Amino acid sequence: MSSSIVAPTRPSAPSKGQQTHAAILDAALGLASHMGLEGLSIGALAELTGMSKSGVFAHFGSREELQIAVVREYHARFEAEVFAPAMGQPRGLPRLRALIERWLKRVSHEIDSGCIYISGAVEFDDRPGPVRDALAQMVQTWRLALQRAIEQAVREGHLRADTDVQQMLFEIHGLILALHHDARFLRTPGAIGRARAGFDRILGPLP
Amino acid sequence: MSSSIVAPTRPSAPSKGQQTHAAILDAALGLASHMGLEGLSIGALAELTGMSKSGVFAHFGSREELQIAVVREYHARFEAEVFAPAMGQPRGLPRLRALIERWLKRVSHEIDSGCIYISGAVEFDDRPGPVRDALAQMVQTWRLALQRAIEQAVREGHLRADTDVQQMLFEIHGLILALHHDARFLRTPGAIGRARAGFDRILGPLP
DNA sequence: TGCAAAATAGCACGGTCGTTCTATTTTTCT
DNA sequence: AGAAAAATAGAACGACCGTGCTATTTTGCA
Repeated sequence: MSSSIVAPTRPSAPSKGQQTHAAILDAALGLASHMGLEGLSIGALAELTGMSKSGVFAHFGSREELQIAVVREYHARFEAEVFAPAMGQPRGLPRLRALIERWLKRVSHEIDSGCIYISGAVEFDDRPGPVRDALAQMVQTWRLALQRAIEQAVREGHLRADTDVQQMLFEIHGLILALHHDARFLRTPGAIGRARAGFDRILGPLP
Repeated sequence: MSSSIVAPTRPSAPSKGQQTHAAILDAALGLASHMGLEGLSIGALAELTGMSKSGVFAHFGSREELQIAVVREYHARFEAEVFAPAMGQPRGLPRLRALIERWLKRVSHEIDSGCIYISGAVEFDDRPGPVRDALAQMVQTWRLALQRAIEQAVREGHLRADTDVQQMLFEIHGLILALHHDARFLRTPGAIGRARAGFDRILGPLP
């Protein structure tokens, strides 16, 4: 038997390096939410965390790797706050609605912090490279999760059998983008309600 | 009688200054479409136009004023290419459809040039100042034009009398944003078709 | 407790940025 | 054609950027 039996899964206390790594990443997420991934700067991050530029720099091999780390961290939080809890709901419409509702809440709660998926898509839409690739992969992952939820709802008979899944996905995504735009840029008050009304129109009348 | 009788409205030939001003602005629009308004740089613009940095700079009092000039120029072109031609259509659904179709064409034609209204909204959504103000004003102007077209369609009996105009506006805008996202960031081929299908669902079945 | 290793600081480099100031060239008008 | 005015160039500035190098401090472990 291997020695891992004693503490097989328990993660040892985070070392000092891991701690500051996490702290920097946290600050970077906040910064990127406001300034965008391109607005990330090692200097600003150093000032935010109270360390030296080279101290910050050493934790990520380059600015680009920092950006990728931010994308991944954002994805992890998104999964934990939006995807994971909704999986507790029964397959079909309930789960789909839960996914959308949590997504909506997050985007609208981000009124003063910004969704990195959305701002990143605009920043990197014609800037090839690893950051764009990471971003696109995370977006596709989330998209696939939504797609599966829609397909299950069809299979469960909660949505019409002839539902065009990709079309529904497209329209749902549009509502989220419109919500983000109106709430964050135009500061329109009723945007959340508009998005919810749109979802009801897409998913069909309320039960 | 005033001396203006001789040449009252005929614009005199553009001076050298006006010419280069226009040339710089044109290059700036192209640059901003790819790099965003924040990606605009005097140096890059100087290289593009083959002049010196200070030569470019002198035409706009500051980088900020250059950005505002770009926003205004984009607005002017948008009006000329999308709004103006659609006004030739009869009031109601035909005009509304023409507005949307031209908007759609422009955004999808911008697959490799980017819509400044959309990228600008993301870049300046929490960056107060005159650029954001100019941007917001242009967007609102366009929005109002669309709103009026919808209202006329209701008045003409082409849309249901109980149509929620703001809601329809919100959903139409969402489709455009989704189109921009999918076509430009994800490079999904069928995005235009998805947007069109969405519009048909919103505006009602085809005649 | 002491020693190796990891983490962080400090400094300097080359580069780009927007902007200013002063020449010089080019245009425009009489 | 010549003079006034406009347009452009050139060089320099201070600021910030990412990054590499070398100390120094801090941590973790035997």
